[in-house]
Amino acid sequence: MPKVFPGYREEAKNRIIKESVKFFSKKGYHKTKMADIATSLGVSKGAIYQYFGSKEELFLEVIRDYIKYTQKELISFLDVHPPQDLVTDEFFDIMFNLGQSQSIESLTIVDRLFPPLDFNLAISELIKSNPSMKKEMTKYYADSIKLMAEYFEDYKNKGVIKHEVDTWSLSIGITSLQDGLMAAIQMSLEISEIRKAWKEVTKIMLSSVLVD
Amino acid sequence: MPKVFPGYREEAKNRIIKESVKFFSKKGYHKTKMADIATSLGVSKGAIYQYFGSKEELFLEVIRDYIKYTQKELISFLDVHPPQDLVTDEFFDIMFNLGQSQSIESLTIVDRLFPPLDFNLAISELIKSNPSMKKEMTKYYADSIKLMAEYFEDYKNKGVIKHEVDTWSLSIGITSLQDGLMAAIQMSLEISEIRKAWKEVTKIMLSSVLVD
Amino acid sequence: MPKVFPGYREEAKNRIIKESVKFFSKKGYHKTKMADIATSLGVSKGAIYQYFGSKEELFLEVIRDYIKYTQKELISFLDVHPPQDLVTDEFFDIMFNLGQSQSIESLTIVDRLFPPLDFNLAISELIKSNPSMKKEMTKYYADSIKLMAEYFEDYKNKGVIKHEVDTWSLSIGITSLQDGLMAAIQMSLEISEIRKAWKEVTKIMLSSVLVD
Amino acid sequence: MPKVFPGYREEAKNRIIKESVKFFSKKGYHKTKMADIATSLGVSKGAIYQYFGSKEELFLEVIRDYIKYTQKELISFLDVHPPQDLVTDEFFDIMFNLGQSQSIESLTIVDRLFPPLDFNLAISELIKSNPSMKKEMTKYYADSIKLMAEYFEDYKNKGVIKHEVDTWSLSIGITSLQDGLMAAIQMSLEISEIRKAWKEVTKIMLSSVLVD
DNA sequence: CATGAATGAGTATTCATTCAT
DNA sequence: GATGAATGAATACTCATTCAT
Repeated sequence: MPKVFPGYREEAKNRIIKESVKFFSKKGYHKTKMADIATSLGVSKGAIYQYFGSKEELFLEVIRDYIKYTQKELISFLDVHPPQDLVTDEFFDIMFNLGQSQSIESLTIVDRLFPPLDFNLAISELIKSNPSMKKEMTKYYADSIKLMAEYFEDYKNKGVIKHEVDTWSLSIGITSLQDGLMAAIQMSLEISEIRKAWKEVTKIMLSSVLVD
Repeated sequence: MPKVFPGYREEAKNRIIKESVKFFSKKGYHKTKMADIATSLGVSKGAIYQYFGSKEELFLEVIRDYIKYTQKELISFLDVHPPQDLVTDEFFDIMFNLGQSQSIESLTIVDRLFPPLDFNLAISELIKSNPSMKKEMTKYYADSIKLMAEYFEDYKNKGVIKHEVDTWSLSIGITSLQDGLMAAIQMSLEISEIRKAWKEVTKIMLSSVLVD
Repeated sequence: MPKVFPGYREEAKNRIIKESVKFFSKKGYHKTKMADIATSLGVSKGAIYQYFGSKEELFLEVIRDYIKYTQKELISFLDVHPPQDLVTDEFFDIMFNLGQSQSIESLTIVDRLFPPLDFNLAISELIKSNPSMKKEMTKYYADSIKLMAEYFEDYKNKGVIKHEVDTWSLSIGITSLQDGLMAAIQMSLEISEIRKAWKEVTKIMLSSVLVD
Repeated sequence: MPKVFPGYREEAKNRIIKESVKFFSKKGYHKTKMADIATSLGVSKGAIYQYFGSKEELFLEVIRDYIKYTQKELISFLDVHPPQDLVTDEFFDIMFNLGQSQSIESLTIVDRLFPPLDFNLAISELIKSNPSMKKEMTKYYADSIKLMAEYFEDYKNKGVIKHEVDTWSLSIGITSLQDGLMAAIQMSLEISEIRKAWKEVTKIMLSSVLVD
């Protein structure tokens, strides 16, 4: 096919990414075969290589896309919600890419636009041997911590959070709690239990952190 | 190496496990080659197969050993320490297998008996395709949650923890926080920052959870 | 590029050939990709296939063109020069497609119209599996030998070359010397050394071959 | 199989090299498949990779072996023969690895221990993209030139070769003549013709170069 | 028990070529 | 004529596992 239409390439890349994320999150990096993805897309392996130089590069793009999406959602949420709302279902769903909270339990995770791909888990191995990927992920991670720390700092200045609170540590704590709960999903803990734990723990934390 | 005497087999297995854990935690499961382990031990690949039926089985044993060791340390700690002590350096070091807290920053992680092998990360992929392994890990995970929940429950009965606290969720929260901070190590966050975050967050939580 | 006018096709083919020879001589047959040539020409791969049925055919045309060009130059030279002139710079430059002898050392070989493509080297592998190509090349090679042999024979009749000289062997010798020196270029021998060796050796040979 | 016997590894490598040279010289580098070699040896592909890290490395070893063998033969010859003997059948056979001169015409080239693998042809392409290989080959080439130049220089001092002869150029000339004739074999020229040309041309050259 | 040579199934990747637009 | 997306056959290479000695 010829010059199809402007932006076709971008769209094609996107289609591949969206398909790949399912496999990577469901089967992991190594168990996912390029052939699987290709077949599932109804194209040849070669077609994928037209858009991504290697399996690793494809995976990297998947991760980037996932990060971008998640971070964007996080930012929009924080933009209009005070810390008190961290304990809501809405925030929990954003964190775990669960979408509309009411129906989530009935969905197969991998069928969703972005399954809660625990990218920390998935990239752990690649990171160990790919310095540039490690650097990129590390930067993203640090950015996320900073983003939330600034959010807390902001509310400290507004007098919502107690002035003696170490917002940097708080940010690391919240982020780690989130990552750890993501791992709990892998460990087959019920999502309802996880959701409950999240709400309980953040409620406890907020009660100590918020003014009054 | 002596050849035959009672317990030789056990000892040999142990040597292999101790060597393997270094590779698995440093390079991950797939990047670790049986040949590497064998060479590093100064034996042949065949020798390892005399003790472990497969790479996967070896890995499983490594994980089991790791879990056993970590859980034992956790139990001993909880056995004699009240919840207030969760905020101490000693507990942090046990959790992350960091050993003597005073000198830890100067040690290369992988040189330690048990590097903070984030088994959650390491097994994530294998778990996805190995049902029996998944079951075993899931059980261990649930046991850990339960262990700590009972500990909290116990202190609730002693009147140390407020009676309205959901100890099950608290346990999930503490465990997830720990797992998430483990991931933060992979993300190159400074151990000193992680330690500080841990202490800060647990302090906050405890202040809400403990009576008075 | 104009699209349609008489001779356009020929011109287009020519442009492709001229671009291809650079790649084939610089990178060899296998390392040269159709995509490289297309990109370098600023056209699509498909465009090349409009003029050449396959990569091999293109290569064949490149070789033919190269041969034709070189042989033509050789013939014009021999047409007006006696054997004594074989030792001149001019002849050396023709042989190695070096063009203007005075400035050659400062030119990048591949930037020239015809880089000294050692076609013996370049086609060696293809020849082994392509009978028709082998036949064609073999014919060309034999023709070249014959051409020069007749030239020597002619001068033998003119009394310039001693009558006992085996002109056929002499022709093979001169041709082989040329091919071998071409290989020496590949082996990074300095062109100045090669030029000197050529002049020295032909001088020696001529002194024995020429009458007086 | 276990520690078979001392030196087994060396012997195995050698077997592989001897088998590979047949394929590389008969079919060229790219047309030769690892599977072909393995099958021909009656082993698995994996077995070859136990001894050679890659196809390219195997090829490199083949070339090295060839060079070592050829250069050794050349040295022994030059060691005991004066320049006059360059015109003999014996030298021709050594140069082209033709072995016993009497029976050579009846042998299939590739069945011989060392077919006249024209390594200049075979490595030409690889050399273009493998700098370390290029360096090694270039060094070998330069060494060969030097070796012969010193030989001529030696005989110049002995008063056998005229003192005005440029022995360096002479060495380049002889070597190139040899390489060019090797190419002539590829071009299907009769070995008898090539042999005749060699003898004729060297005779001519020597008559000018030798004292008297 | 130990060795390490051999196996072979498994896969990412390349690239000349085609053809719908 | 030109484009470039898609194809798919072809192959080098890996490495856990086996087993003869």
